This record gives sequence, structure tokens and C-alpha cells, in this order.
Amino acid sequence: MTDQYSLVATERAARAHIEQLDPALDYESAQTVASIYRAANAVRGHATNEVLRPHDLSWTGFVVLWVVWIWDGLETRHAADAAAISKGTLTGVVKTLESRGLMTKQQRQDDRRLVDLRLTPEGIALMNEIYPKFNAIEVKVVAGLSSKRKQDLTASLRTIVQDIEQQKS
Amino acid sequence: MTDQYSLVATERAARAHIEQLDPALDYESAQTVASIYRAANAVRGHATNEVLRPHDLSWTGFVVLWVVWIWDGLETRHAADAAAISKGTLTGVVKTLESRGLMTKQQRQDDRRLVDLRLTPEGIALMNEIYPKFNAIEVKVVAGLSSKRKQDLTASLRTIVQDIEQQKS
DNA sequence: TCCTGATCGTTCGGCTACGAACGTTTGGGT
DNA sequence: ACCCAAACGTTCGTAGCCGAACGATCAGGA
Repeated sequence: MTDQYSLVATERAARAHIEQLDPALDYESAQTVASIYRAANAVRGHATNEVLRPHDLSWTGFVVLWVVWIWDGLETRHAADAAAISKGTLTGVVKTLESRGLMTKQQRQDDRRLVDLRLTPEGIALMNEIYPKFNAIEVKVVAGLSSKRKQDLTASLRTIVQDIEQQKS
Repeated sequence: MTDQYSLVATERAARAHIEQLDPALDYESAQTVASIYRAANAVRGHATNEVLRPHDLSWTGFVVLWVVWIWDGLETRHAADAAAISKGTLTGVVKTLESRGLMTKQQRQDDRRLVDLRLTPEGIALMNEIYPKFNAIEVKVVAGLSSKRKQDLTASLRTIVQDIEQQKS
């Protein structure tokens, strides 16, 4: 990021360009949305490089691993929801994790459409090792914000997510 | 999102699970990071479905289009920076957009390593049509926040991005 | 007991997405 | 004038990523 075409300069150019098109457009909201996406990208890339890649894990692979770690015996569809990816994507990711011996799939007896996901002992050991490192990155990434600002940030983002999911229905 | 394995429930389960592993882990920061990523995903998906897909555009395709729209005659590497994607990804996306007649590549005379990107008249017309719709989605998505909260949110996220980019060097 | 609709996980096609390696081009130092 | 390091955009391999379509399975009503 050369900082020439980064946040500040882009925002200035965008504001001028957009207001010329139609002054009624809401640039403040555009800025907010753009910063959400950019922050998510930055965090993802940073965590991937610093923690995940050395363990040969992708971001999504880690998230799926994490979700199953939290909810042991999770059904596939819930795992997809919790990881915020589609069912089709999950199938592929789980296959990758399974082939590495980190996760197992088991068909349920009472309803044979369902498949439960569980971590293997190796998977659990990996998470016990990696998660503290991952959390350390998370801490470092938001270290510039006070506790109150962190809470406000989280609350605002949660509001956005809930509003979107409501509009969906 | 069934809301069973969604934000609230997941956070409760995660907190219990993590504090058991090591009480020193910072759950507040984890929550913040998770909400950033989740919000970005939600916004992306929503905008894609509501505005972009009807025009057969992907999110990244739109972002690249937008960046070139703002900075007319942009060099490839700056476009990648501004769109927050890698150079390799940009090559493919530009190729797609070019094949649809929305964008042109032109090698620079003074430095033949560089390639300038420009929108075609069709590309400009498309952006003039789409961007107001896209902005309307952006507005709706953050409508639940007051202007001050929007500004705080943007500022906090910008702090995070800048901190990460600083740590990189 | 069928049959019909709903739901599950998988598969498929097409498009991102990244880092590494590559060939081309350029400018600086000698 | 010549090399050499640096920078550019492209290519490549691997993996994510989505929506749509699919077969398998289940539950409920006629």
C-alpha cells in the first residue's frame, strides 16, 4: 500500500467525483461501508500471513476449524451458517481439513440426511496451539482502540449485520 | 442465518470455551474482529444480490470498475492497491471487464512496463447507472446508525487498517 | 400406505483470490 | 556503454467461493 492511492487520497478523489455526479448521493455511508470491507481485508491478510500460513491453514479453513471447535458435533448446515460461507464452500473446505486428519464427518443415525462434524485429537491439539496466537493478533490489531471504542465498534457492526439479515426476509 | 448458530449464540459458546482454555485470552478483541469480518461479508453479499448480480457483476469486478471510474487512467498496480486485491487477481478481473467492453488497457509510451486502465463509454454509462443504486444500498445498510456513530465506526476501522499497515513494515 | 413437499449435503461451472515465479523494461552506478 | 537490481504486469497452481441443480432422506396428510 503506497498510501498514494490508499484510503485518504482515494476518499478525496471519490468524494469529488461522486458529488459531481449527483450531490444527493450519501458519501458518508459509502465511506463507512468501504472502511468495513477494507478493514476486514486487512485483518484477514494480516492474520493469514502471521499465524495461519505457517501452519498451512487458510482463513476460511481456520474459521471452519474454529466453529467446529466451539460447537463440537456440529451439523454441516449450522457450520456453514456460523462460518458465514455457503454449504457448497463448506463441503470443499471440510474435505480439505478431513484429508489432513483434523476433522471427521459422521452421518447421524436418527436422521441420515445430517452429518456431524467433529475435530480429531490432532485438530483439537492444533487449535489449542494456534488459537492463542490468533487471539494475540486480534488483540494487536485492535490495540489502538480503547475498550469503549471496541465495544462501540462491535455494537455498530452487529447492528449492521442484523439490519441486513432482517431486510433479507 | 437461522439465528440459532448466529452471532449471539456463537459468542456465548465461544466465550465459555475460550475462557476455559486460558482465561488470559482477550475475548473482547476476538469479538470485535469477528464482527468486522461478519459485517463485511454481510454487506458484500447483500450488495451483490440486490444490485450487482442483476447486472452480472461480481463485487470485486464492481470495485475495480469503481476505482478506475474514480481515477481515470489508473496504472494497474495502483488499481490493485486501491481495490485491495493482489496484482494477479487484478489481471484476471480486468480481463473479464475488458472482454465485456467496459474497460480498456493501454500500454504507456514513456514507460512500457506500465499499463493504464480506463473505462469505455459503456463502462462509464454503466457506472452512472449502477452507482446510485449501489449507494442506496450502502445508505440502507448503515441506516441504523446515527451520523456520529457512522463517523466513529469509520474512524475506528481506519485506525485498525493503518495500524496493520504500519506493523507490516 | 403412498405421495408430495421440504430439507439435507454434495456436485458442478465459473469466477475470484493469493503468492511465487517469470519475462520485460527501466534507471543507476561504474 | 554496460551490467544489475528493482519494478512492472502476466502466468501458473492451488484453494475459496457462490448459486443452481441434484439425489437421498424424511415428515405429514390423504
